[in-house]
Amino acid sequence: MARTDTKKRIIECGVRQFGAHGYRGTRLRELIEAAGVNQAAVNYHFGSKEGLYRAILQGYAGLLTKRRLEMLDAALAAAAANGRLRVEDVLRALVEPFFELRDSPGGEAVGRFFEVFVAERTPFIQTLYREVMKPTADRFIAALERALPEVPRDEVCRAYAWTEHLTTHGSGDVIYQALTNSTAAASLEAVLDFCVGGFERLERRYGGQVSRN
Amino acid sequence: MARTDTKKRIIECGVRQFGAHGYRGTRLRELIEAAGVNQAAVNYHFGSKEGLYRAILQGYAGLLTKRRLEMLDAALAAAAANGRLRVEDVLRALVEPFFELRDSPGGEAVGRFFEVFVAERTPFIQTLYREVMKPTADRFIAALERALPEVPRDEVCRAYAWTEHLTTHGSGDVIYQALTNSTAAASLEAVLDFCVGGFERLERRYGGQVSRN
DNA sequence: GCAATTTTCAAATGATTGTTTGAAATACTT
DNA sequence: AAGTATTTCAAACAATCATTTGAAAATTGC
Repeated sequence: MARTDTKKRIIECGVRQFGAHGYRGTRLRELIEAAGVNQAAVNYHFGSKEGLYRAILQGYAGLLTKRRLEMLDAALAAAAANGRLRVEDVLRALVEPFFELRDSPGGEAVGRFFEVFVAERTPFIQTLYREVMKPTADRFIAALERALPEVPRDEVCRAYAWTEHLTTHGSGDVIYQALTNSTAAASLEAVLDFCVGGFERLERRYGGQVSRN
Repeated sequence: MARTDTKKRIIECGVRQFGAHGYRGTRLRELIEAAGVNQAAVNYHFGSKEGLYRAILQGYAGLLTKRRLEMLDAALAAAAANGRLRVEDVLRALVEPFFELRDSPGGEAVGRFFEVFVAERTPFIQTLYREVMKPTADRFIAALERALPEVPRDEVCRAYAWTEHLTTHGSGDVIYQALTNSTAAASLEAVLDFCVGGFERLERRYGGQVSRN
């Protein structure tokens, strides 16, 4: 092993490059130059560009989903102990870990990586989402269905998708940037508030009582 | 003029291709083959790939923003006549025209085109949004600020961006598709409800009374 | 310290991309 | 109908991209 940190350097630069330009827009040559490694290093260590992307996603998604499920289980346990399950607690378990990750040292680039990840459309990314993210999403959907028994499953799925989307999507999108000339990230409370509000309306529409906090 | 519909055919196939694969992912060769025109036709009629994309966006965005501003002006006029401006009316003026367009004959592809448009990240798309969409967005922001005088401008911008995003983004995103194996588009009411709910929470947070309908 | 394995390196490969070219065909003008 | 302008066409161009190659270097195991 000439240098033990080659893989790590590729991953670190990969997060930044994929987060800045997306999967398709990322040029391996640029990534390689930024990382200061050889042309062939990516293919040697990760097999292919897809392999590198998969490795990066799996790594950080692991951290994210672990924390998310911890918080979800805590919310479910609390609900089992003292009454009903609040939508806000479920949503917080979804949203907060992302902000924890993003606000941790070096997490900004990771945040942007996820941001761009959920905006991609290639079949490869689609497959990857199903593999890596969907199992956790399914658990959240189940919890939300329990909290909102009167709301049709499809509506719950949609509102969940929007919440996860707005969470990870942050403020990197074309619209907010164009309006404010800012890339400032949204706050945890802003996202949570907006989405809880959305779920409240859903609940109201289908006749359930609102789970206010 | 050998064939008067060459431009039209290119545009029609362009909407579909860009909507399916995004700007970067669209291969001019594929587009050309689908349209049944010659290799050089795109560059001859539109100058470049960017020129084609710009032409398509400008065309459909024109239809969209015209209708949006009509509805916004109607809401403002109604508010001037009979009291206060309701957030829901402003948001409806933003959301409904998109659904009108998408549900019109051949509009499905246009909907997907916009969907992918707002998810793109290249500087070119960023510029295009500023040119084509931002003037209208600014008018909506101004109206929302008037309806929500106690909410900081930045929060209004963010909530607006989320609303426009969820509207155009529809259900094409990775998350919803993975959860439901469906590409079924969200309904107007679902989007509007969710976003009005989000704005309600915003209003409540900053101490304003809620503009319920 | 020697052999085997792993990692690095510079260069080349093969495929794909948007775009250009110059001639042929078609439409328009008078 | 002749001449001009416009549009189409097949082919090639030039640039970019991920990936492969095979030898050199470094590390590890014994």
